[in-house]
Amino acid sequence: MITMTEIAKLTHVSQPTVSRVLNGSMTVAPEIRERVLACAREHDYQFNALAKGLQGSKTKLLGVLVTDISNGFFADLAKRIEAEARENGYSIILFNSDYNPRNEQEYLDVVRRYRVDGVLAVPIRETSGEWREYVKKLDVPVVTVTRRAKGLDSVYVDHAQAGAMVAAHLLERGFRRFLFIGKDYDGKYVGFRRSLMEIGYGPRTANVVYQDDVQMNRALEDWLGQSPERGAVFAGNDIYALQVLDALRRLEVSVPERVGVIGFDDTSMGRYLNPRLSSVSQPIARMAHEAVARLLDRIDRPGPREALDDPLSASLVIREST
Amino acid sequence: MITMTEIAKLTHVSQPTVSRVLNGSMTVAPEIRERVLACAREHDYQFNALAKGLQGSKTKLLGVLVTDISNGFFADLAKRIEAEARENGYSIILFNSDYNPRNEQEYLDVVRRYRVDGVLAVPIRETSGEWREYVKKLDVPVVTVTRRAKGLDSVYVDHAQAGAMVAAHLLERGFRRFLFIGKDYDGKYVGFRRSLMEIGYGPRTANVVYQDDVQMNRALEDWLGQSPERGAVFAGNDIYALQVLDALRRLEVSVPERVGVIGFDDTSMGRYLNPRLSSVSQPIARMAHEAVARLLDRIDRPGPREALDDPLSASLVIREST
DNA sequence: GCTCCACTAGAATACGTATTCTTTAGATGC
DNA sequence: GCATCTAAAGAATACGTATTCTAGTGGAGC
Repeated sequence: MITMTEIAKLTHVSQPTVSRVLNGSMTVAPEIRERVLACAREHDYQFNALAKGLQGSKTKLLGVLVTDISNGFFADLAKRIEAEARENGYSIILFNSDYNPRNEQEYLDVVRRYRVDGVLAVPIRETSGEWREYVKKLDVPVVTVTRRAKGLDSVYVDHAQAGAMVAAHLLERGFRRFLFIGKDYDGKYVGFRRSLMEIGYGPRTANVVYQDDVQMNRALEDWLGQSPERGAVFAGNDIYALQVLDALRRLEVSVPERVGVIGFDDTSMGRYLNPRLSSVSQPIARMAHEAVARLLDRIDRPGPREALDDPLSASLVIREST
Repeated sequence: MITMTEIAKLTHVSQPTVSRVLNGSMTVAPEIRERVLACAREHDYQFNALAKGLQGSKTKLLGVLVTDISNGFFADLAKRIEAEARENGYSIILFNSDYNPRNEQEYLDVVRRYRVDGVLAVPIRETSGEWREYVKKLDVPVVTVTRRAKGLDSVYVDHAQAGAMVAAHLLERGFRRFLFIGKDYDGKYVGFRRSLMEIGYGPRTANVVYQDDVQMNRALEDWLGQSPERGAVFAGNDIYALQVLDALRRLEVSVPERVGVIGFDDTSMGRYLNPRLSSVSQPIARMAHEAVARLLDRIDRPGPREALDDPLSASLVIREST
């Protein structure tokens, strides 16, 4: 791998001159510029980003922290972020916390080690004050995506509002009792329940924290047995929804006649399921775009600025299952 | 962000001594070691990986190139790779080629820029001689995953064999005409067809290159109309299979009585579909493990060695759809 | 009491780049 | 024809680390 110094020797100029040519400075004689460029091309020169990052302060690296990249939603998000970053000349270091705070913590060290220019993070819990403390100590700009983190720039959809939308939709479709299934890492359930309470259906709402499908099935059966009235299940993500659909089929409960089902994230499979799955769609591309834009802005123009806290709104994709 | 030199000043020793302490060299007096360690801890020292990478030759970075991270299969693979890498003290730079050769090409520059220690790649086409040429010029160890690349270390499942397994299974279940739907980036179809040919069913096999669902639906209808005989569809991945199931439902074709369907990758949704989807399962965790192990071996003990070319075998997951 | 060795820690250097400072040569002004 | 200014390119330096080389100090051996 050829270096500037070597090119300098080959073309009988000094290394700084090579640097100037390769960085497009105009203060160098045309003939020399040509000679150097030709030599660089011939030897397929590629600058050493480590050296560049060491000397200047830009590494052109972005850290991306995600809870679970194998989750289709985050995979999609990561893809969009990677594309946006690349368009702006950045490469990304990916990290998967696997919902383990130890990993998340460990990642901050990686971020510091590589002098990453900025970080896009999906923190495990939005309220983890401890994590936020560590992040603040970092002198690297951080934008949280998908979850809100007070005091940090955050790009996220308003889960509470989404939950409320779901509630309104289900009521409008004539469902009268409700079951929420999910990990409550976010405000979906809060908004959902609050909205139902306001209209008087609060007491008829159950909440189940998903552990595994056996436990979920049992909870579902319990809930079904409690009343013959028409009800709906709000699943925290499309995978749970799929499992619910499967369980209902086995129990020979008709969807959406007797029980409605709605998912979250609007995974691509939803349009092909039987019945086609209603779901809440998050504007992934827009989130990725805004998050990266904000981060790059923080990088390019440092200095204190009010934290971004502009919740996007989700949209309902209504299909057969409700 | 504190540096060794600063710690050296604070503790009244030289920078090399700090380096020795922090790297666990034993040739330093206990009291000094204590002083330095305490100071480092107090100021939350984190080494500069760029400087380290510049001076020594190890960056502890691995490049990971993937065709489409939003595809559940690759997302899963990336997750496993990231975990394996992390366990060994490496971080990964992720790149998504999006099936675009230009991007793939561009990534090699990134790889060189950051002086990555090694690369795990899912090339777009296994046979792209051009890409292999570029890779060879790189003096970085590369292991291809999922696809075979002659002359490079490759960890992959034998798609031809998997295709043959599928053929045997479908025949055994009494299907007598066949339709393959997929991008033929790999040997699934080749093995499938060859296997059918050997038994005399070759002429009764159709092949459709997937473009979009409209085109696929038309192809499917054509194929159905050609004969009333019992047949099966072999889909290149589970998403295609899901779309096929949906189309068949709309056409009121019963599965698996009239038409069987089998997918590829054994995505987690398969167990919950209606009917539950048969599929071909690739040993993702094992692939990730072997690929990373091989790559680290190449990094730790350089020098020419015979290219790894040890195809793993896929396994059949038989469910209701066949 | 002198020599030699082992051990410890500092000095010097290299990695590849960008930048600041300095020199040189050529051009301009009078 | 001389002083001054401008442009171009080289010299020196810094970034943070690891390593190699060197110097000093104390103890062991005779």
